[in-house]
Amino acid sequence: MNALKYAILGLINRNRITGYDLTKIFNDSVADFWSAKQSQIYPELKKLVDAKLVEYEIVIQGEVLEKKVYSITDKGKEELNNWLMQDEPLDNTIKDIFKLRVYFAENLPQAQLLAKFEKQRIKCINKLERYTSKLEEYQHCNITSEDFGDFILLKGAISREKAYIEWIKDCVKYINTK
Amino acid sequence: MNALKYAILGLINRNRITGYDLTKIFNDSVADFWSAKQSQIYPELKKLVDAKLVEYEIVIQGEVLEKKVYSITDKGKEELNNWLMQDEPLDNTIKDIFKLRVYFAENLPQAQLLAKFEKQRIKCINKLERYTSKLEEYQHCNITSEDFGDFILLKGAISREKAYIEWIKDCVKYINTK
DNA sequence: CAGCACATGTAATACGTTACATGATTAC
DNA sequence: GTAATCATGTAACGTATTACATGTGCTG
Repeated sequence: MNALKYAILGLINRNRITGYDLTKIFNDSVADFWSAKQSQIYPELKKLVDAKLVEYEIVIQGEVLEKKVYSITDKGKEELNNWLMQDEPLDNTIKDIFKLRVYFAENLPQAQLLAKFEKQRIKCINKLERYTSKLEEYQHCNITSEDFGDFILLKGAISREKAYIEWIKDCVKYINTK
Repeated sequence: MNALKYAILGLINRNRITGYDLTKIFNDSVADFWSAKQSQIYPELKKLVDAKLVEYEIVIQGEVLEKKVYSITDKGKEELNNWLMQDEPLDNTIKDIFKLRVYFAENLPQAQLLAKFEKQRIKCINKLERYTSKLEEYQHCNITSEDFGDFILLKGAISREKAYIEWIKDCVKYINTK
């Protein structure tokens, strides 16, 4: 399947870009639904070049620093579009270490369990706040704008986070009414 | 970190169990928030035995078939409890292949994009229905009951699935009103 | 007696993280 | 001139999936 390959291909398709900048994107804007480290990105770029899906131009930064600016080839565009249209079964496991812990923490003292949920709630609220403040930048987006993808994905993240917070509230309620 | 280690330890702590039955649990009841294949489970069980966190008794099934029934040791209980109390930063990437695709599918023909969302919506609704019908079994749970963990985790899955479906509706709306 | 579920393992490969390694450029 | 950022790569290790490999027990 190799999703990373297509994630990189998709990003290069948007704009000519270096490996370094790809790395930043995987840590920043795209990080909510995909991520990758440098040590995965550089080898994957090499594979993409070998497969002639992307090509690069060496650009001199300053006096001597060589950077490779990647761009997509026609073959790359074709393969990206094929992948975009593919359909897949839903992933039925979304690993969540907090959920794993509370699953086993059932017979913990009630106060400790509540404290655990409260800590998690705070974290989620902070995350939600970061998302909502980021959303303000996208207020006037529409489908043709370049940022439509970013916009709806941010919406998705907010929706998910809110649901998680509601779930935590529910859990606390269940624990308390016992 | 080795979450699998503690997932297995936690399950063995609940009940004496074989590797085979652990495998089933990771594919069934626990699958929504954690999973593992047989090929991870058996080696992990061996490590747990070596670390004296679990021990096993050989039980004869039928005439000759030997099965290993694992149970947790005191040392195992201690290590499990330590782990349960540990705190961790939120995982900021929840990989989602559908989201990755729609992120790049922005400049796809509108009809195809809508079809993609509709397909996903159907899948999510089916999943949600499986969850809700499963929930009926747990209607009268309370914190002391053995199934409290299963109950709240199922609640979490339902909450997440509903949010996802709402998000899809939102996206469709945004695409259409453009 | 056939087919499915029970039962336990290993091998090869793929995917992901942490750490190592090096050097240039820019902004203060 | 020094610290942060830009820039590219590799090595070692940890985690996860697919496939291989084998045999017993139970139900119809």
